[in-house]
Formats: sequence, C-alpha cells, structure tokens
Amino acid sequence: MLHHSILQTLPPQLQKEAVESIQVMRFPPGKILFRAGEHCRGLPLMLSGAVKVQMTGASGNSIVLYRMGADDICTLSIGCLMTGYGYRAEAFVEEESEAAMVSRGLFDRLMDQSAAFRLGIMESYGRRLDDLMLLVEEVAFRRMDERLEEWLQVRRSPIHITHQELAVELGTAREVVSRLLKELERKGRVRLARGRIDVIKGV
Amino acid sequence: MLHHSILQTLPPQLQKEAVESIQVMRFPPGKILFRAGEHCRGLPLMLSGAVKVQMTGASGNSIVLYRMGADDICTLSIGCLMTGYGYRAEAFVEEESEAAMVSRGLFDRLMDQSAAFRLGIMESYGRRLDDLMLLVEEVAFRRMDERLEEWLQVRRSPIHITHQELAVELGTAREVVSRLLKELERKGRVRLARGRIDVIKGV
DNA sequence: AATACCAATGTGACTTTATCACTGAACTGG
DNA sequence: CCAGTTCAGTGATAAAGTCACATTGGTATT
Repeated sequence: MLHHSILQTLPPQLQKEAVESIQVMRFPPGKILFRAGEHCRGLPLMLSGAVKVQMTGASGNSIVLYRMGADDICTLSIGCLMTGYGYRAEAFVEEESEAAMVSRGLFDRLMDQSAAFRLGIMESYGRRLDDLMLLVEEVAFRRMDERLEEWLQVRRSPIHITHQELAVELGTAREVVSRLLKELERKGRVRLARGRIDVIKGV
Repeated sequence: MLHHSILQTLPPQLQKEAVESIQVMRFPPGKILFRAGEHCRGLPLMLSGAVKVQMTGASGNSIVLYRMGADDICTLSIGCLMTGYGYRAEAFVEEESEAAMVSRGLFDRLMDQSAAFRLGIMESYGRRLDDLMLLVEEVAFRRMDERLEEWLQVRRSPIHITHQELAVELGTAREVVSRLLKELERKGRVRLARGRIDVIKGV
C-alpha cells in the first residue's frame, strides 16, 4: 500500500489511478537519490526512511540544506520536473528509504483533479521555503559554537558521525568542528571518540 | 489592464473573472508591503516596480533574501495564504510598484481551472527555491570581498546606498563593508562619498 | 553664519571563523 | 603484524564579526 498522506485525500477513482501508475522504489543507505546536474525522472513521495539534501558550492564545500523523512514530498524535484532543468543539489539516503515515484503525467493529472493534492504540494513548498530562509539566517548570523551545541542537543547519544560530516551539516570547515568539539570536551559537555560523539546530559 | 504573464494565459472566461476580482494596488517607495508576523491578505502579482524581501534574525541582523520585479509572483505569500501563518520576512518597496492582489478564493479557482496558472506558480516556486539555495551557498562559503565586488559590478554608478544598507544586502556587518570599500578605494576600484559609491571602470 | 544635532563613516582592539599545512592516532584488509 | 587509509588534532595565519568610540558631512535651528 501507499502510505503517503497526500494520496489518502484523493477520491477513489484517482487513488486507483495513482496506485496503478506509481512505482515504489527502495533505496539502501548510502545510495544517491539524485546528483547535481541530473534530470528528474519523477516526483518522489517519501514513504519511509531519511534522506539528506545537500549542495556543493563552487569552492568545493558542501552544506546540508534540509532533510526529508516519511510523508515528505521532494519539493526540489517538482521544479526540475516542470522546467526540465537539472538538480542543483544532491540527495543522499541516510536510512533505508522507500519512495513513491509520481510521473510527470500523473503529477499534472493530480494537480488538475485534486484540490487536496494541490494544497499538499503548496504546503510542502511553503515549508521548504521557510526552512531555507531560516538556514540563510542561521548561516549568516549565528555563532558556530551555538549551532553546533544545538545540533548535538537534538540527537540521541551516541551520535555516529565524523567531524567532516558534521562540518557539512553546519556548512563550515572540518577543523572548526574539531576545535569546537575539543573545547566542549574540555568543558565536560561531550566525550569524543573516532566517528562518535557522546553528549553528556547537563543540568 | 493587468499585464502579468500568468494572467495572459487564462481562457477568456477566467480572465474576465480575474479582472473583476483583482484589485490593483500601488505602493510608493519606502512602503512596507508586509512585515514579519503579519498575515497575508492576498497573493501579489507584481505588475511593475521593485521590492526587496529581507529577513531579520534573532540577533537583530538583517539580510536581503531576494528581489521581486515586474511579472514576478510573491511566492512567499502563497504559503502564508494557504496555511494562515504569518510572514517570516519583510518586503520593502524600493521603486514605485504596482501589484495585482489575488484573493484566496480566486487563487483557488485559478489553480483549479488553469494548468497554465499552475505551471506559472510552480515555476515561480522553483526559481525562489533555487535563489535561496544559491544564497545559502554564497553566505556559507564565499568570500565577502568577492561578493561585494560582484554586487557593485552589476549596478550602474553612481550607486546610492549607505554602508549599512549594503551590509544588509550581503548579510554582514556595516564595519566589514566599510573596511572592504576603503580597501577598494585604496586600490582605485571605487570612489566613495557619503551615501554613494562610484565604481571605476577597470580594464 | 554659527551652532547643534544626527546619521554615516572610519578605525583600533579583540574574538571568532576559515584556510593551509602538517602530524599523529585509529581502523581496515590483507 | 603491517601497510594503507581515514579520521582527528593543532599551529600559523588570514578573513570576518563584534564592540567601542572618534570623526565627518549634511541638515535643521537659532
């Protein structure tokens, strides 16, 4: 079955059509869903798993723009689907994921026939725009030590990640992350090991 | 008449409906189109003029996210219109502008009835997403002196702007802009005056 | 015209972040 | 166990951000 909320709202006839036309794809961790420059073959509706979308600048540095999880829509693909331009970012599968791939034809049909589907798409776009606006603000103005601590706080220890990967999460350099982490370790806020960070519960 | 390309594509009946329902509004320079937190009263289709959209972070610093000009759609408003959440950013009118205000009702009707209208909206969203992604990359990784020079290059001298305003354009601090400009002046690339920058045409 | 005022700019001192270059430690697969 | 590789640590230096305050140029006021 296709457990994606945007499909649940469709009238029976459309739902049947969707189920027939949609291909469910399964992606193992480490798989690249799409790369920068590639063309879009369909709109992925995330059924399960976790995918991070990141971009690499001219300098060669990368930054994670946002993540997608169950019930998300890969908004970025819509633009590529409609305009035919290539992706500007890259999507990396973090956890085993499933996605329902909606073809251009079906997408057009659903947009035409279902107000609820349209609403879902618009909301998804809105959220992504918001996310990116917040990210701009964050990158432009917030201090790296704060951002790092915040990032660490919202995960469950032990966190399995390298300093390099963490640098990409925050859009900074590996050395900066290493130094800040060392500082946190000195303060007793974290314990460090190769490829692993334990956040120590404070008061 | 309503000279916005997204309206030209409508079939006669819808176009008539649109013209009847749409209110054209005129905004003088300096006017705030909307502020952070405010609610959306309609989707502005830009007919003429120039509006900058900027955001102020928790720190109090601001950054210009993008600009809108003739024939643009205020994509940000769509999200607010659909979800009822307030704006996160602020829109500042730079040049006398006219916008056709599309109500929620008309928007829904056009989305329902016109594939071309939907396409226009989707394209607008896609462009904005792209803009913001590029901005993230720019802010995260590019050097400020390069960004400043680039910004100056694409305008016509004399540029009437204060260092503070320029800092908001680039998402940095006023002092940084002042120092970089002074450096450029020493190199003979610009001439500085109060509230004004002359870019000197190089080889 | 002299004065007062204020926004805009200049700058020193210092902190934070980025970059470069290199070292050493920890894991992996023979 | 060894060789190769990935990951982490760190010094030196440059770029950018922050804070505090001085100076300047324009405008309004007497």
